[in-house]
Amino acid sequence: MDGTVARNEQEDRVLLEPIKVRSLREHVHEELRQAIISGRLRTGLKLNERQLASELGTSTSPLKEALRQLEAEGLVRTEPRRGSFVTFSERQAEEMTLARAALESIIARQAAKHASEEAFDQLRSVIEEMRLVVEAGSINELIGLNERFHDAVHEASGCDYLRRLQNAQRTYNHAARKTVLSREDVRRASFLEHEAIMKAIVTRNEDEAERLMREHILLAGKTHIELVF
Amino acid sequence: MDGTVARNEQEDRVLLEPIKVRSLREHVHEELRQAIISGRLRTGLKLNERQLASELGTSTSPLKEALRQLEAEGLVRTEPRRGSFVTFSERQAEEMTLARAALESIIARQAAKHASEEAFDQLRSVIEEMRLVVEAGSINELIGLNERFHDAVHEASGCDYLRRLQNAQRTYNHAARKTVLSREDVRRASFLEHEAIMKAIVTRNEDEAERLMREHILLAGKTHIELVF
DNA sequence: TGTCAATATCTGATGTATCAGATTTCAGAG
DNA sequence: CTCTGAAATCTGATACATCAGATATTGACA
Repeated sequence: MDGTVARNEQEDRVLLEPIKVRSLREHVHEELRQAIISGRLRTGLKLNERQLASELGTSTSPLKEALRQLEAEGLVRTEPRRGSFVTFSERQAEEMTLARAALESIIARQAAKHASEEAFDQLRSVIEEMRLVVEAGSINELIGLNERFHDAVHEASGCDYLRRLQNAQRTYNHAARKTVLSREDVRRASFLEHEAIMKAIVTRNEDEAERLMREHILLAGKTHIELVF
Repeated sequence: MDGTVARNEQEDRVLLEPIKVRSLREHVHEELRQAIISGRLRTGLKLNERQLASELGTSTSPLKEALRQLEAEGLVRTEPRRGSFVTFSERQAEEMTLARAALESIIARQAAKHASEEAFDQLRSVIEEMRLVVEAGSINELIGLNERFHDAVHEASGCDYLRRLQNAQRTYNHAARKTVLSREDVRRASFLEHEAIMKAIVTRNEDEAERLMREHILLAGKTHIELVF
């Protein structure tokens, strides 16, 4: 009996995504993050809580919580009794790339070390999809696959905490991908890099997986910064 | 005229530390972080906002903001309309070490690459103090020097964003140091590692600085987890 | 006895009032 | 004209009230 129930639950998971409530705070957080990374809110700008709250149509409570998250993510600096200020610059974008390279490459190593066969299959199948889309698909599809690939590596690594650290950068990564993958030569090169990373992981070559992932991220970061700044 | 004013302001900075106000929120944040890392608040525990607020003698507002920070740091998981839960385990401690190793080693590389001569002097002088204290000083002094060393590396790297990411882990690092440095053999070995890192940085040997820092952190992390869990 | 639904209650989410530190303004003394 | 300091004002910090979703309880019905 128990087995059946568990089975059913698992099958439901495939059909029904767990309901996720997005609180007002999360929306505010996302909105501000986007605005900072895209440059709508310039570095150094003072964020007036009341003004922002009224612009976004909320009260200051969710806004303050969102500011604390941004602060922990390093996009905002807060001085008590003085206010919060936007902190984002070319320099910081560079450092975000370094951080991402450092973390993703460690995650890739863990994936090569610990991943299950099912996780390997996931990786392989994403790469196969990519192979097709890189030739004939839209850029948005490719961006989606790109994110699925990195998610699959994360999943394979089993590193929940590291994943969460990475997640803080998700918006920036997304913005970077969008810019970088707009170039055809980058799309092709990027695919080959992904493929090589996948191969290193499924052959459990930890050193290689780490090294390739790191180079992949650093290269993408460099390209992005060149294109944007 | 302008020049003179700027000059004066800069000189003031040397004499007077800027006053830092610690808001209630920061106290709450620090308190909760400490409690989670030390194990007083167990993994999985549901954090009742009102109860915690009244225990700490505050209202729920600063508490909620502190929870958002902890969430971004990965010590707390929040499900909308359900509540916040403590997330900290041996597995997570391991991953925190991995993250720290990844970030600190990148910072060490940047330090070797970019640091000024003054920054080198700072590093050398900390190491010289350590050399004395490791033989004849108290453990607390050594912990202090340890932190000053890593701060000096951070300072030398010029990586503000990466520093801030690291800072989120500061409390955990402190706790780990306290445990690890309680052993004499570790104190001696650790000093030699620090010295080697310093030498790699001041000779601008980037690869070596990165590698040594990484090994240093991973070793310390392993020791800590063995001693605690 | 087990199921289900109505209800009570708990608790996070949000809004708003108020407090207090920081900044700005401006008048008066030197 | 410059400097000082008091008052006005701005704005972040905090407390508290209220709303609404989630959970627990209970009692009726099959």
